[in-house]
Amino acid sequence: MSQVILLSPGKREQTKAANRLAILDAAREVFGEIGFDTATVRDIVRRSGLSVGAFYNYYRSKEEVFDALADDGARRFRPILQAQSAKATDFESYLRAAVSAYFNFIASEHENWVAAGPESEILPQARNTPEILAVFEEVRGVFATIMDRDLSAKVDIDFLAASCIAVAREIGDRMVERKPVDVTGATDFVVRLILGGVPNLPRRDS
Amino acid sequence: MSQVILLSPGKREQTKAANRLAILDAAREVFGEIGFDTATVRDIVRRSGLSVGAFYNYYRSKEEVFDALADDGARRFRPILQAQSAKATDFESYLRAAVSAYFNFIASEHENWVAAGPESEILPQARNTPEILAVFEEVRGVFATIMDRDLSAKVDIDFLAASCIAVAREIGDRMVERKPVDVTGATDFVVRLILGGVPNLPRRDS
Amino acid sequence: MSQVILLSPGKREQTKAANRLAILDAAREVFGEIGFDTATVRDIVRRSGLSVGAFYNYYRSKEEVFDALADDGARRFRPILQAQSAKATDFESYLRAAVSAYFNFIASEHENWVAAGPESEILPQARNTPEILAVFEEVRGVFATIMDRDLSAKVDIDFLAASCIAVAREIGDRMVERKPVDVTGATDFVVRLILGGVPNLPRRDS
Amino acid sequence: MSQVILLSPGKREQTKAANRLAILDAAREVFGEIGFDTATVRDIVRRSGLSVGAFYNYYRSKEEVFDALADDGARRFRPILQAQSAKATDFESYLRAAVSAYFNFIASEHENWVAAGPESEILPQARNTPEILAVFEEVRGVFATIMDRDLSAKVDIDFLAASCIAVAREIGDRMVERKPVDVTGATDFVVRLILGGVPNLPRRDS
DNA sequence: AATGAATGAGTGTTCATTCAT
DNA sequence: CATGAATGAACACTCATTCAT
Repeated sequence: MSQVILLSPGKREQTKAANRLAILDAAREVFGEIGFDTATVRDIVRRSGLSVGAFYNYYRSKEEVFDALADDGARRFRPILQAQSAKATDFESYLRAAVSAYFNFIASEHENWVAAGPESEILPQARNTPEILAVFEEVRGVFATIMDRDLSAKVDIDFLAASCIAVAREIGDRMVERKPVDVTGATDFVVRLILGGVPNLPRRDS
Repeated sequence: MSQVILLSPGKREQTKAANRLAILDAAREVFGEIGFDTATVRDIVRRSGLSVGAFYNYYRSKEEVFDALADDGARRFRPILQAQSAKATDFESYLRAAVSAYFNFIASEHENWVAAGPESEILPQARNTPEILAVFEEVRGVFATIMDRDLSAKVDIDFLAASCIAVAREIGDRMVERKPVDVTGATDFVVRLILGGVPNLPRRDS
Repeated sequence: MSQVILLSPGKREQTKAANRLAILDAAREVFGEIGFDTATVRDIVRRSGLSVGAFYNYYRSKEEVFDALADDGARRFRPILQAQSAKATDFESYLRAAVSAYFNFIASEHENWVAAGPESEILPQARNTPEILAVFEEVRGVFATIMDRDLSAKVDIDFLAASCIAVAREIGDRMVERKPVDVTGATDFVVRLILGGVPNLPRRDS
Repeated sequence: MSQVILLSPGKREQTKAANRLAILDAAREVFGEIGFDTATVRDIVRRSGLSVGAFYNYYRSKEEVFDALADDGARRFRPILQAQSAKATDFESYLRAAVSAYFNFIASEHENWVAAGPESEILPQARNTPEILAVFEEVRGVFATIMDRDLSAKVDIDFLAASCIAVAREIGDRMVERKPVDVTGATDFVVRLILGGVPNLPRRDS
């Protein structure tokens, strides 16, 4: 008893792309849920629905998927960030544009993660998804450039950029955990804190 | 024929304490460099100069060393933080006291890490040493309490506390990488940023 | 361009079955020679000619192989025993049928063991192969039932059943060591001893 | 602070003997409870109240204690068996004397084991205590001699001796598990079974 | 290309034995 | 001799990667 499977050529390319995506999606979920180190290739393979062999047809190692994920995330976020930033003229608008773009990005990305399942207690490292990390680098670069132009060497640009990233990252993480996700409010909080400190923060009620 | 047994009580206990410390130090370094998951017991053992068996004489598992590390760090930092915070009367002095205490703590701790060796390229997760993490929790609690009293429910306490931690963490990390380590300057930067935002930041000369 | 995949279903399955058997055989030999506790997975693996990983592809633990062995042995012996016993009408024929079935079983099984190798000095525990143990339980149950019916509560059924098993076990072990293996003679010895004691034993010539 | 311990010379020899015994006792219990393979030197040491080092002062390995245990048991049982057997004149009295001696021996030995604790579910191998094994060899030899004299070469001496040992061993094990332990009854059962088979067995009631 | 069984280096951990005190 | 910490070979088991089918 033998089995014959015929694959039309067009279908073939389609399958290849689909498999690549399936692996990437599965990896994103798994890494997000249990972290890169804990995750095994079998975990990814199992979730992707493919075979172990297929995995290695597309990626040479676990690390390579990790990197691909970072590239992928960065690739999608970069144009968004640049589009937003292009419109900005001064530091405040740059800041607001970047933070807003970042928050919108992670808000939409977050929905993918949630599909993970109910047990996804979201470990600490869960948010160090490679794409997120890549995004940070991107944002850091843009921030440094902008601040360097506007504020010149008068303030500690490196510290300031780092602080902005840190705050955005932290508030971003918390934002997506709150229901409903309030991108505008979070953006406002970050921008006001950076620009004017505690006294400048939005007040609730009178 | 009679027998005389002399037990010099100091020597043995001394070695034991030294070994405990050696394991803790080795673990701190290894965890710091390559992360808890990636680190193997053999890595720790190799660096400590002891044997695998010795490791298990002192700690029952890799997790137990991790916990010991966290406990240790928290135990040493907590009193420092509390002492500093006790003197503070308003939000600013609380903030400055806490940040200063934290920066002084990690500055002195940092010297231990540097012993790591030349290959210590210091990976991103390098600073997620358990003790640091524990310290963050401590600081977060203190911050929340203070801000709740001073600023009441008018601002988003959760976001603000998280932002303070994030900034302190980030700047702390960068501070110890700069030579010479400038605790006062870093503290000033953080406090001013939180209290008054970018316009309030210290300027370098005119 | 189209693709043809031929899956010859037999070959793979064949190898898998052969490997399962190889592990079982190796385990039977190793357990038989040095006992379950002393035997290591590597011992089994080494003898089976497979790799450690392959072992765990087929069985989840050393215990699982042990159980599989017991199940296997019991599964093969149970129908033989039952077939033989079904024909019996009184105690003597029951006894003879069971002992004969058991002796025939271990006589044929014994050939598998001999393949072990020259160093197989056959330690005392050598015959406590799980399947043998399982068989004993089976036989014990059958014996108890039969004796309870025929002899009612007049004799100590528990002691008697245990004695029968013990004798059959012991004589069975010795029988397979003698060349040539004499199943009929051994069966006769056991049945006569149980039914009539020493005076009833078969005499060698005058 | 230092400590001085004075040991009088007489005491010394006493201690040595006591330690040897303590190790032997502890080992007997531990082997009886969890088996030779599972038992660790530390288990024995812990129960003996001595130190690991002391253990190796008296015995060179775990195996050596095991052997010493066998020697010890055999040494204590041999004179008992010989005394009993010396009085016997024919096969029956020999048999009865030996079985009775053996049953009395294990009955008294059993009390030591029971002290083990409540969790001592008594594993299968628990009865393969080395001394028991050694005793079997002793008994086997005596039996062979006796039977050879009385029954000459007419019956299969080897099979018969083995059967007697097997029955005595099995019934002995079961005897000590029953409460109250009935040495006379068990002896009677074995002797009657061997001498006259099932029809010769003691009947309960009418 | 797809498959999934095979591989074996590597992991955390145990434990018989040694040896400085 | 007693002590108990030190040692490291060995164990059961995992998993990234390979390769015959």
